[in-house]
Parts: sequence; C-alpha cells; structure tokens
Amino acid sequence: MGAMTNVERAMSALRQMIFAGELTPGSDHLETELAERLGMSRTPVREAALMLQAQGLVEMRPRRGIRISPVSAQDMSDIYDILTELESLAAARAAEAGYSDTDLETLAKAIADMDAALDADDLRAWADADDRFHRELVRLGRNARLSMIVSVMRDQVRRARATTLFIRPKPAKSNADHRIVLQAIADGDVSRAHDTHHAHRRAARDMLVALLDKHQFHGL
Amino acid sequence: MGAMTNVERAMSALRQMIFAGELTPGSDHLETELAERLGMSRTPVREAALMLQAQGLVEMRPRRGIRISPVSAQDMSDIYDILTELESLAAARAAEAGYSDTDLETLAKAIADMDAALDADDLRAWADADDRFHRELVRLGRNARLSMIVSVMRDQVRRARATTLFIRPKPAKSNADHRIVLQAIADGDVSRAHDTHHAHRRAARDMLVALLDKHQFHGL
DNA sequence: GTATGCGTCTGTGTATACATTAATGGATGC
DNA sequence: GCATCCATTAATGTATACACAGACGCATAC
Repeated sequence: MGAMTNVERAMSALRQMIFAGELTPGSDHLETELAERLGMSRTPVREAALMLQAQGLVEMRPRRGIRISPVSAQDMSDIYDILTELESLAAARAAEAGYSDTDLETLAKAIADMDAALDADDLRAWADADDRFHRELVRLGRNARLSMIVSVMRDQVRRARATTLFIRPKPAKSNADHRIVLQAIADGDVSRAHDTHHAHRRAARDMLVALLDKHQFHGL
Repeated sequence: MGAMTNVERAMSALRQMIFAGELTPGSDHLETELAERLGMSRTPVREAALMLQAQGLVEMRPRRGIRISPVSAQDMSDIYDILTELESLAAARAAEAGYSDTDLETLAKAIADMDAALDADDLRAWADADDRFHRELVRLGRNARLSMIVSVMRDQVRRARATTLFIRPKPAKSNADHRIVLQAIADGDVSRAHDTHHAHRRAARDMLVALLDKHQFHGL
C-alpha cells in the first residue's frame, strides 16, 4: 500500500499485535514463524525486532525466539517515575516558551474532550484525549529526544492500561490538574507548571502501583 | 576472541570509531564500505547500525548511507536537561533506599579519585572518575530503564567532551557538590540529594552551553 | 533413579544474490 | 543559459542459502 518498506510494515504490525494482546507478554516467537505470519522473509522481521528490542518491547534471545517483554508492577513504577520527571520538565519548558492561546489550543481541546468523555462515561475516549494532552504537552516542551523517550515509555504503559483502565477509579479529579497546568503554561509560570504536573503524575503513579499490587499483578 | 557475535563486534567497533573521531559527525558511510572496513558482510553491519540508530548515534538514510549524527549546541542543551532530571531522580531514589557506607564506597572512591586527578592536573583521569561517579549514582537509583536512557544520553555527551574538556574552566568546585550528594544519600535526605544534584547538573549545563555558544560551536 | 555424555536437529547468525529505487549526469527543448 | 526529462547506475531492501551452535532427548553408567 504506499511507499512503505517491509521493515516498517513489520514494525507497525508487531506493535499492533502486541498492543492488541495478540502476542501476549512473556510469549516466545520464532523469527520464521513471525515472518510467515507477516508474509515476508526473516530479514525485515529480524530488523524490526531489533528496533523493537531497542525500545524495550521485545527481547531477542538466541534459540529462544523473540520474547514479548513482560511488564511487571516494578517496571510500571520505574516507567512512571521517568514519565513524571520528563513530562514535568516539558511542562516547565513549555511555560518558559511563552506560547499564545492559539498555540495552546490543542491542549485546551484535549481537556474539553476529556470532560466530554467523562460526562458520556466513555473511558476509551477519555484515555484517548488524555493521551493527546500528554503528547502535546511534551511536544510543546521542544526537546526532540525527550519526546522520543516519553513516547517509548508511554508505549509500555499503554499495554498495562488496557487492563487498568476499567478497574481504576474514574479519573474525575484529573482534569482539574490539567487545567492548572494549562493555565500555568499560558501565564508563563514555570514552577507552577512543573510542580502541578509533577504532583499529578506522582499521584497517578501511586494510584496505579497500588492498584497493580492489590490485584496481584505480577506481570503483564 | 570469545563468543562474540559479529553484530556485537560491529557495534563496539563503530562506537569506538565514533568516539575516537575516526568517523566524524556529519559524515556519510555506505554499508558496503563499513562492512569491508570491519571485515564482515553487510548484514551484521546493518543490524549494528540499526541499533546505533535507535540510540541516536547514527542515522540511516536510503541511498545516502549511514550518517554519523551531528550533535548541535541545542542537542547538548536538550540532553543535559534530560540528564539533569533523571540523575536527580536517581539521587533521590538512592537516598530513599537507605544504603550503608559500604554500599556507597564506590561513590566515595570516585570522589577521592577526582580530587587526586585535580591535584595531579590530569583532566582525563578526572573525567573518568566523574563518569564513574555519575554512573554509580544512577545505578544506586535502581531503575534499569533510567540507567539505560542515561547511558545512551551520556554517550552523546561523551563525544562533545573530547572538545570541551580542555577549554572549560577547571572543575574545582564540582567535588563539593558531589560530597554533599553523597552525604545526603548516606543520611537518607531525599530532597537534599535531589536538589543538590539538580543544581549541580543545571550549572554544568549552563556552563557548557555558554561555552559552546561562545566558541561558535554549531555542530560536532 | 539419577547423572552424564553424545548425537541429532532446529533456529539463528551471516554471507550472498537479486530486485528495486532514487540520485546523477547528460541530452534536449525552450 | 536554464530547466526538464530520461537513462544509467549504484546503494539499499529483501530473499535465500548455509554453517554453526545450543537445546533436547536418549542411551548408558553408576
């Protein structure tokens, strides 16, 4: 379909299969098997797997096959710690940058969408808007490497969220924080943007980790 | 020479060539050329290059060859921002962990080595000990993903340091900060460990960026 | 019954061959 | 002289072939 290379196709296909739970965490898959499944030779599959390995989504072990990396509660905690720091930094940098209201429209829209989704009790739409908010926030921080790292980390969280989204308490308070962060960025209030978002993420982490611990979650 | 695979050999060879300046930033190299130079076929070189690309050390562009990623002053600033946050987080976590003096020996040793190197006016030895200090600090933070990210970022800094090490002011004050961080970790003083290291890194960033700007450094 | 060693067999690591595609240069038209 | 188009060509993307090495099972010894 397009000018896509097979490696790219393999990458997105594998990612999709992982996120959809079609390839379950902890399971092993031979290069040959995946190649056949994707209708290509081993070479592009192997190269895609190498890249996914660099992002921590899979592990390649000789003669064991490609293992879909399991994500433990400890891993989640580690990842949230990183997200907390880096997103807060992005929020601070965004506040420094002096964005206009127009620049911040996407953020505002995401917040509005989250409200709407909560009213409609549509958790999936909420998660989607929440994603957009955080992605845009990081983008406004204007640090390409940071954006990359955050997006890789978020990929890992995404797998767990399929599980947690429906057992966690409704994210009702969440948007109040988002609004404060947005306002702080608009006002150029660097430390307020940073600290508010930091506390927001920290709370999310504690909630999630408690949730995972409570549910005997030892690996996904 | 051991049970090393050619991909691993290619990885370390390429890394070494990059750090040694043998492959200069911004230069392009064909897969075939590198393969010949390393005495292997294109396959392992390509796979190694893909991994190095994931770490941001090279970029692979179709028909242009493998480009050694240039690092601009802006990049350095971005990277230091990330290092600042993540290392500070590690320092805080290390302080939380309640390490004994024995556990902290490696840190103490690195500080002592820096002092000795400064007395002997041996900048390379200082840089080496400084590296050890920061690496151990991050390790004590006990977050495997964080360690990985930081080590990738530090790789990028390493290239610039070859340039900056000898034009920057002598890092005389630096060790005072290191000592405070070590003491804070030993005391379990989380916020002191965090804030001191944060300020330390922030200062290093500002100094370095000013230095690079002053020297018309637009890409390495 | 357990441990040890060997042979087999499968999957990977690597080389190589080939198809594809984009950059390059020259020729042509204006 | 400049732009445009086409042919050429060289480097990549992918498939395939093959050697090697590690896992597994089986037999044998104790």
